[in-house]
Amino acid sequence: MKEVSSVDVAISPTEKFQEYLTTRGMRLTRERMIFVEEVFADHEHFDADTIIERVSHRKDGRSVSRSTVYRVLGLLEEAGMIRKVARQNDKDVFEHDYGYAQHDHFICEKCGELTEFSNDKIRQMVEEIAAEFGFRLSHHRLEGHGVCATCSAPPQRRHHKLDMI
Amino acid sequence: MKEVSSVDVAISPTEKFQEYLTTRGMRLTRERMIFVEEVFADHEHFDADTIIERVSHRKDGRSVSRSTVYRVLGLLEEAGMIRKVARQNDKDVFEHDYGYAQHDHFICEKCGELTEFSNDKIRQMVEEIAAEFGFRLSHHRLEGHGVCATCSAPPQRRHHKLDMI
DNA sequence: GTTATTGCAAACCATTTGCAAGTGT
DNA sequence: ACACTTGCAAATGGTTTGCAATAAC
Repeated sequence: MKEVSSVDVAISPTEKFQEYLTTRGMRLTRERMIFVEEVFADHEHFDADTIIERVSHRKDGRSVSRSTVYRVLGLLEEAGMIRKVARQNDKDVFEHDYGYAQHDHFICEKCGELTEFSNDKIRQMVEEIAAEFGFRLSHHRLEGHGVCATCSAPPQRRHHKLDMI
Repeated sequence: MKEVSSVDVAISPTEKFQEYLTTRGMRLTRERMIFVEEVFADHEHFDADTIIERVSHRKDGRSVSRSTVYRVLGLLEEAGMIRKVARQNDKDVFEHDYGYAQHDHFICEKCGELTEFSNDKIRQMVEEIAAEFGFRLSHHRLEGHGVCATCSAPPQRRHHKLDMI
């Protein structure tokens, strides 16, 4: 039902960022290119440490400092390419907001895991309610809080050979 | 199954907290009473500083220290009476989870106005999706972002941007 | 050549914690 | 009396920032 799908993007994240920087008189540095490359390498959620880790284990020896990572995270957020989606272990968690379809989350209160889902009926329903209020909806944000399947599962019980008899 | 949307509260927040404390062998101290009194004095969202401010301007001279405020915030959260809803200005923001029905918001990007609404179908739908994922839902948070009726109306009278805390 | 940007280390700041004194039951 | 609690101050840890060196345009 709810596979969150990626969306066709006309230009690459790097180009998109380039565009943003240029209109602000800012520069596309080597560090920023590396950073964007790593951040958009997959669609996973991430925090600052994840990226810091990745930009310091590059084969090409190039790296990006901790402070620059934080600074570029801010820029990408302002550029509307990523956004803070939650807090896990006292860290800000980000996700792509560029090249990724609208989706919602379940947030596990035990392990902090984020599960994505996407549902047209909900989107449609929010639109209808908005219309009733004369509210011009641009997007919504829905978080389901609770306990994920893994964390609410009973303690793992081993299969014993006797069980099969 | 726990009923998260129940509004009819038989006992006061303080009594409810008392109940929680007792079952854990903890004590209802003067500080905790003051704290609960302040926190449940209104329905607004709040952060630690808001409460610290309030418990230090009391007419009766009683006060609650910063550390105790943080400690009791944790207890009230564990007791299921409040919950973190967001992060604003690098601070955790809480709201009541006891005595008030589940509700959602439209948030106007122009004037900042919050329009509350409540819709059973959406809650039901989120529950269904949660069930599919084996996610044990306790509550959800839904924000509709866009422009409110007043602000999207022709320039007659306009809301002014409010500072939201 | 300018001017933005980087990296380092130090600063920040909300939140947490150790500990001795204080208090509820 | 016995634990549980408080308040203070110090610690924690993610994030930010000042500044001199460096790189983009």
